[in-house]
Amino acid sequence: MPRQTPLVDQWRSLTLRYNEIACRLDRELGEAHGISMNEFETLDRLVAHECESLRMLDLAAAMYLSQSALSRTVARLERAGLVERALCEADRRGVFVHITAAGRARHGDAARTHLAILGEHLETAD
Amino acid sequence: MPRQTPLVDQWRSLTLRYNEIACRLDRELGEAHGISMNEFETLDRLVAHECESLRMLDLAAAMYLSQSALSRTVARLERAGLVERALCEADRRGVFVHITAAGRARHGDAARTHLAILGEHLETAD
DNA sequence: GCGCATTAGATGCGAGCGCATGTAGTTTCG
DNA sequence: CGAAACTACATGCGCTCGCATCTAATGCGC
Repeated sequence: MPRQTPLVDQWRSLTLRYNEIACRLDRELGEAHGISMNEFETLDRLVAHECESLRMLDLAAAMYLSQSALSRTVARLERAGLVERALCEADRRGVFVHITAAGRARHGDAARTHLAILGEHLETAD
Repeated sequence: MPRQTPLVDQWRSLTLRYNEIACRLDRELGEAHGISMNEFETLDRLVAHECESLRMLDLAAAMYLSQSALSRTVARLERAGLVERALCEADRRGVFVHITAAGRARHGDAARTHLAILGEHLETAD
């Protein structure tokens, strides 16, 4: 059966690669640090930005996560004491999310696991 | 802030690419053909194999989908009349899944949408 | 043949997601 | 100013998923 569909092969390869990594990240971050992949990514964005300008929408845009999913993710992180919500005084609809000391610590630990897994799967290719 | 983490960039890029495509596939296959991305992938595997040797486990292995998820996916496809389950007589625990005429037709239509979307996002790169 | 471990698939359960909607705060315009 | 349109986030709902478990059919040792 001749392949006239390199596109499909490319897509399946992408899917496989993504799922393998995402699945391992989710499992190992969960087991070792008690947070999901999306929760880690959220913390990661917060740590990177540092300046407390991060509102929910900014986070959602950076993460390919729906606004509702992000809202719940932040709620879980808050319940775990890893982030705090703060009302934005300038626009009181807005909510600043900022990471706590515990959150920063958790992120630091998890980041090692995260990087290790990426290293195994992506190799330092190119 | 210097990037000492090309791995993370690579991973984010992979995630973004995967999610954009997967999300579009799921949405447009759903709107235009009434099937989800996973349902299409299942049909696609069935069409490709043709010979009716496809048991559930083979499907699951080829698709990075858990056994339970596949079981339900096949159940949905069967409910929609797109596939049929047939008991394997040699090993009566096994279930052969085989595609119906309607399933083949639906797959044919959906495959055009599928390929078009892949083409837009992946480009005929390389 | 008869039990016990194993295997294929189905299913109960809890979790996260996206969509649609709800709620509160803000802007726009008559 | 006041009503209507809009915005930021929260939440109800239905869906799919993975995990653990259940059921039924083999296979293996005796």
